[in-house]
Amino acid sequence: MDVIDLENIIAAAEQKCRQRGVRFTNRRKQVLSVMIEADVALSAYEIAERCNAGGENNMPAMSVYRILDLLQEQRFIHKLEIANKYVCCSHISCSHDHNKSQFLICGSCRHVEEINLSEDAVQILQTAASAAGFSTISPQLEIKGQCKQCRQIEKRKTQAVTA
Amino acid sequence: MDVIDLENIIAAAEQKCRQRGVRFTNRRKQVLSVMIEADVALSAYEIAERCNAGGENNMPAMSVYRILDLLQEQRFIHKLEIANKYVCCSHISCSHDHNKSQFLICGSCRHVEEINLSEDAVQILQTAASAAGFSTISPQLEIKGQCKQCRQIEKRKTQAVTA
DNA sequence: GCGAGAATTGATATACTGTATCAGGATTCG
DNA sequence: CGAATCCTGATACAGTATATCAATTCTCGC
Repeated sequence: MDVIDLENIIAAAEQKCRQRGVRFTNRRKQVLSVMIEADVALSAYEIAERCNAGGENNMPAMSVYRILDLLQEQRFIHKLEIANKYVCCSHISCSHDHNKSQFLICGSCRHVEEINLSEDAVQILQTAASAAGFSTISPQLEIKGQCKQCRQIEKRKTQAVTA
Repeated sequence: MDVIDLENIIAAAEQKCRQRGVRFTNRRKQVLSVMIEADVALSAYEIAERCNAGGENNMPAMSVYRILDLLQEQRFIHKLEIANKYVCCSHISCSHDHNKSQFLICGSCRHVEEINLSEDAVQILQTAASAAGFSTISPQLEIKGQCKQCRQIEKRKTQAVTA
């Protein structure tokens, strides 16, 4: 993550908050910065750790949860419920509202990979959900699977057993 | 849930276990029965409670977790990771292996609804996952949305604010 | 600037979900 | 029967998250 990029995204978030009448406090900036700089999904407690990493700073985990709630409301971040982790939205600095991210989550090691489904595919899911009375289906789809690495490990185990 | 149905499903599970050389102990039968009789998704602790509801029975939550693991391995139940709850597989007594269940989960109240996606839709997800190196994508898709009731509540809140 | 009221944060407690570990009991199979 | 294995009970503990209330900070009208 480039420093310039980080600053640009933070500036965009700050402006959006101002427009919406939401305070963009230092605490909130700090949490969002940590998440932008992270290239992986983080748990709330990991975020707190990283906030506290550089010195006498004191970011209680409880504050992190509150701030995460707010950042979600502002659509700056997503919660991955399957992994109990949080990721930065990749479109904070975009003006349009197209956060159609999909996440593949490994059921074994909780590794997270972001993919892009076609509009058609998302539409199919939307339609099926509407039919069941579910209206605003989350555009951040979480799909549980098994990553390449865990598959390798499992294969080796099976071979060891049958050997 | 009809009593006859319950017994039939239990019998089917018992037979599958026998075929696979897996013990179908009283504890496991008890947990599975509770889940078959429940018409909603249950948490592990709720399952323990229901097991202990009728008298001096003692089903520790830790045993429930162990038994849930086994029942998942045997494909008798599914875990809904988004809701942290467990549901019975609707195909225990089927001979074929078509557990392609999809679940809609309300992000607000955790209400769970089961739906059926077309084979095509599931195929699209499979393909996208494979492209990202995820191989055995879970056939039990969990989709987060918002149920009708929670949408109503939110609408009323918004109206109250703008009024 | 000042003070009332609202929003934010700090701090503590507590609930919920799940794993680790080890001892004791039950089952299986030779 | 007896050894090995599987299952269960029991306790401890880790991780995730919410509830609550006091203290602080901020905003906005005066």
